[in-house]
Amino acid sequence: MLTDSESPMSQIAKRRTAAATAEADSTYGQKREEILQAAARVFLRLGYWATKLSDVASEAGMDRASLYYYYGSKDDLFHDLSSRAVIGNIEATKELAESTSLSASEKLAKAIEILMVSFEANYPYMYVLVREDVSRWQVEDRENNAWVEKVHQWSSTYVNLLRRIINDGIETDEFNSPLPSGVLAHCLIGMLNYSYTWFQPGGVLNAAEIAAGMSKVILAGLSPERGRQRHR
Amino acid sequence: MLTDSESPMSQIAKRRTAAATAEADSTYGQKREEILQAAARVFLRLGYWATKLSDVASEAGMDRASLYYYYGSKDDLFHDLSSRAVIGNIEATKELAESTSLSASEKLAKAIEILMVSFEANYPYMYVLVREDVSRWQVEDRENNAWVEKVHQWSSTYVNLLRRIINDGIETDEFNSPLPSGVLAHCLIGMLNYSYTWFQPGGVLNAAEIAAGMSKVILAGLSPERGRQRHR
DNA sequence: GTCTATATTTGGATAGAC
DNA sequence: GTCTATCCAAATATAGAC
Repeated sequence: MLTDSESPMSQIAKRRTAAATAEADSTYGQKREEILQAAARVFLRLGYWATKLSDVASEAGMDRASLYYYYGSKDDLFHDLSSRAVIGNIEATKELAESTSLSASEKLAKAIEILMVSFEANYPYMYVLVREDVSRWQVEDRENNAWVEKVHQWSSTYVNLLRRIINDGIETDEFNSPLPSGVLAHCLIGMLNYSYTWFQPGGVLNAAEIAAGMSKVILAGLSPERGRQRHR
Repeated sequence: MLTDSESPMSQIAKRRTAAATAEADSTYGQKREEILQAAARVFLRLGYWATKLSDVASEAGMDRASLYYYYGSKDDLFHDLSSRAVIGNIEATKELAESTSLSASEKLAKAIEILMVSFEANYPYMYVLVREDVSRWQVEDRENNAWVEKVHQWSSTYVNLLRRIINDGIETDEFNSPLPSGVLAHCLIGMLNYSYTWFQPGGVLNAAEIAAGMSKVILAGLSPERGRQRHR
């Protein structure tokens, strides 16, 4: 999937890298950004596999071939696009999980908010990645593909952060979960990630409001106040 | 995607339909079933787009070309496979939603159970469909493609059934939701559907146990017993 | 019924003119 | 910088021999 870095550079590749280094932030960068946003819209609508570069080109209002002056490949676009927001989310959630000043409930509510708000603020970048379930891709040239591995890392790192918050709450008897923390974490992530099928910025409710509602239901559901038995 | 039904039949197509009508349930049907199961495993592992017929062929232990004696196309396989379980679920959930003898809580818990258990019992057929998010496919030959439309129907029908159950509960003050019923329904569906990323039959917990845990959290979360404000 | 060999199509990527 | 005209690889589907 990735271009072999050892093969000799094609002409267009040379011109591309030349242009990139030459006018780092000028019109070239702007055009790249426009293309990236166009690509994001198409990827979100059709998904990675069904998206053809001709779709991206027409969305960006240019010829298919011209894309290659800005991006080296379909994957090049997709990688740029998908890593855009993820890293920030993981950092923020990690900080949260490690905090000692917040209760587990506060942490969980905040984690939910971070993700939903990020879906909104970085729309549709995060969704493009979430939708593809990339961590399951089986790539031929895996040697090149540090990228799939990276996505896999992101994914499991995030699950573990949520588990940690949940476990915190269970240990302090703040939560009473009928499910193992791993399963519960996956349930939450499903609820959040699957919002790519229905959430759009600018709707009746914004991301923060939706996140608040989700948190209310989940936290009330995990509250030990009523005598439900703990997970064995 | 679908073979144009008006184009003249190819040789292999004639032989296929002949074999199908001739020995309806004999070895031919068995072989078709074997192939279908093999395909299901591969589709689940790789997803529709990344799955090549050569993958299916080797999983089924036969040559790629031989598949065409049993199935006319990749889509043919996929359609058969994905519609297998869905219809039953919708019927069961519809019956549930229309029931007058059950409380909204009982309905919701049962609906969750129906879906999870179906994921398990029909594994991996349901997941294959869920994973693809087919309702978003944009197909060229849409005139032919009653199928995509059908999937879209299934999806929205199911959402509406869940909404109906939730609304029932809100009206009778059995539920107190901080979110509109539509959003809440999507949250539940996300939690359930996304289980294709982590649930496997034969694990520590079975589907019914997981469903029970989910229901506990959700129902406790929606319970009006503690004074939380209703959705405005 | 199965497989070899091949036709066909699609879509990513390039060269090179302008 | 952009586009026309290709090239090329991959993968679906078919013909036809056995």
